[in-house]
Amino acid sequence: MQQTRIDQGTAYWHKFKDRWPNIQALAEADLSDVLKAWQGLGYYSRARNLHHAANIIAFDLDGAFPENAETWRTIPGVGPYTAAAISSICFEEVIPAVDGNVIRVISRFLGIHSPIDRPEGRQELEAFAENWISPQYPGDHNQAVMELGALVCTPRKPDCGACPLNEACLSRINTPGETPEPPIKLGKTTVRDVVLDFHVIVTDHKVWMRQRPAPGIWAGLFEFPSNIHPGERIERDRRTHFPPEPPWKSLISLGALGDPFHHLLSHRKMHVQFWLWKGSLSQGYGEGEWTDWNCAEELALPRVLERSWKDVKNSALLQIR
DNA sequence: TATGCGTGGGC
DNA sequence: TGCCCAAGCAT
Repeated sequence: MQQTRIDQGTAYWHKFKDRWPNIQALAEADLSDVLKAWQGLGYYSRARNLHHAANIIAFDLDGAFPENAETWRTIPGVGPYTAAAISSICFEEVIPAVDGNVIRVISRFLGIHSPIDRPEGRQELEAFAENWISPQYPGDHNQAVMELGALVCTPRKPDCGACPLNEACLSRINTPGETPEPPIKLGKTTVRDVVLDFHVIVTDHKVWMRQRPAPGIWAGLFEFPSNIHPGERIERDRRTHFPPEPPWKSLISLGALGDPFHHLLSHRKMHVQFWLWKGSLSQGYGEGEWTDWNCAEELALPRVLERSWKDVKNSALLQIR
């Protein structure tokens, strides 16, 4: 659930636990099935890392989970926070787990006004966390601070009256009754406009699907062949850019689906448009393969395709006749 | 060190 | 509509 709300991830967690109840089962699963189960949750490298990690633990480590943060850090997808959280909570290692909640709690308590995404602010924060961690109950301490941040010391309008730290909290003292200024972040992610063209290549019964390469957006997920390029305007002559060569047959109007719509990512504003092409079963169209529509629905798809799938399919089947 | 990586909720 | 943020990590 890295960078993901518990509310958003909990249903997925139950689904994973039911389907793959232990590390061996997850290790032996097909990656495509894991990705399909992850569909819609985002940050899909986490699914690949989880599967990879399960294999390392099940086979390389003979099913023995690491028991300290240093070893956990060698597992793919496990960074400083996750290693510290697991090791302190499961094995009572005395190491602070610093997530977004903890950053907010400590930066407010200390009144840190230097940006917490810079070395100075970060160092100040880490130093305090190291001193603060309870040697007796490191796991409980870490969970308590995280819960404090999640339930009381919230990003907006924290409930300072309910906070056990309010007496000494510099941020509360300096800005009573308001949303505290810390944490200060410098690096704001810029949202860039990109144009995303999906090329829906169909025959009477099949559609050409490809798996997206790693690294990059939606790596490992499936899609209609696509182009992503900078900008926000759909150029009139886009069809001359794609496909680059025959054997492309003809372009068919998708009607309303031809109108671009917006799909938002944290760092991109995508202007999405579908293009429908009539293909031939005897031809290939680059990476990918001919797929039955109902089989394609079993593949892991990015949200933008999950949402538009029915409209695209219906329109394609209608137009192709 | 800076950037890429998804999606959804709240305001 | 726009912005912030969420049990961060890899490169």
